Amino acid sequence: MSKQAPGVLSLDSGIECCSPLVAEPLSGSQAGELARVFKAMGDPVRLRLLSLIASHAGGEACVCDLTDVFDLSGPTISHHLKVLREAGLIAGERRGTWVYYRVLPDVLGQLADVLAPTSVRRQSTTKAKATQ
Amino acid sequence: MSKQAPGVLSLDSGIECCSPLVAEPLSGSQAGELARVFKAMGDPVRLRLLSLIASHAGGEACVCDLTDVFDLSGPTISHHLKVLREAGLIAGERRGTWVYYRVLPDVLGQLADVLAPTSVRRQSTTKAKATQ
DNA sequence: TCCTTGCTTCGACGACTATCGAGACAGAGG
DNA sequence: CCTCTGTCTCGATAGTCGTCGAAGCAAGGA
Repeated sequence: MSKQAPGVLSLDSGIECCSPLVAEPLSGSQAGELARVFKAMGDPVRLRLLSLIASHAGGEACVCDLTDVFDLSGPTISHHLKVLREAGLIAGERRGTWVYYRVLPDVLGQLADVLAPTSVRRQSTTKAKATQ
Repeated sequence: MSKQAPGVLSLDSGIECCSPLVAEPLSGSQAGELARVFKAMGDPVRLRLLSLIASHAGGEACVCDLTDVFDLSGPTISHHLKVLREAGLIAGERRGTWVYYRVLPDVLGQLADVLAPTSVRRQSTTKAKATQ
């Protein structure tokens, strides 16, 4: 149960495409929304979970695969998955005996755009090719 | 004092340009480095501070400007600035009576690239509007 | 020199978090 | 029906975090 809200990130609250951090001061609510997501990613275990899920073949991973990677109890992994779920980063679906998690589409891209809009990033990251 | 290390983020540990979260599982140390930065950004006050500094005219802001924005004590603002500093996101410099903070260059861009490499981002963001 | 202002450090306190073991729930298979 | 396996929830505990007031430094001006 809980809130596997659609687009939890903030699409609703106006962050989406045009509010890069560096262009203008974040509003209180924007900061609150974003902070919730970054806080969820502010743990090594959760970051690895996210990466494991995102990079897994087929775009989704079974909890059983994830548990083996860490020296942590099942409940702990389950807890971290719940945090990622409630932050709107992943979604889980039960199929038969196993539960599969996948990364929600676009969320990471939108976060990246808030940190540094695409155009800006192209020059600062790859300052050699002045495309675009 | 402290560790205003050069390139704290992780340039050293191999994250920099070619390890997007979604391409392959993060190593333990990569996750640790990244988590430190995301954890620093996982607080609304710190995100707004970061945004205020980044978007301020001249690329830097005096602490006195930042303090007025929040209903928080001076020591608390100072504490948050210290967290951002130790995460390698900002740097402070005293000039006369005032201390000015600025966002370290490229850090946000590199973070963005870890979340979603530039090329991928262009398409996923474009169709974000169609989703939901 | 002393005083004032700006910022940081220190010490403390309440709130939150990561982790665990025990137990509950959901399917699959006998 | 029962049992086994995979996952989640609950309750407890140790540790971390955000916040404050008090005190300390640093710089500029009487």
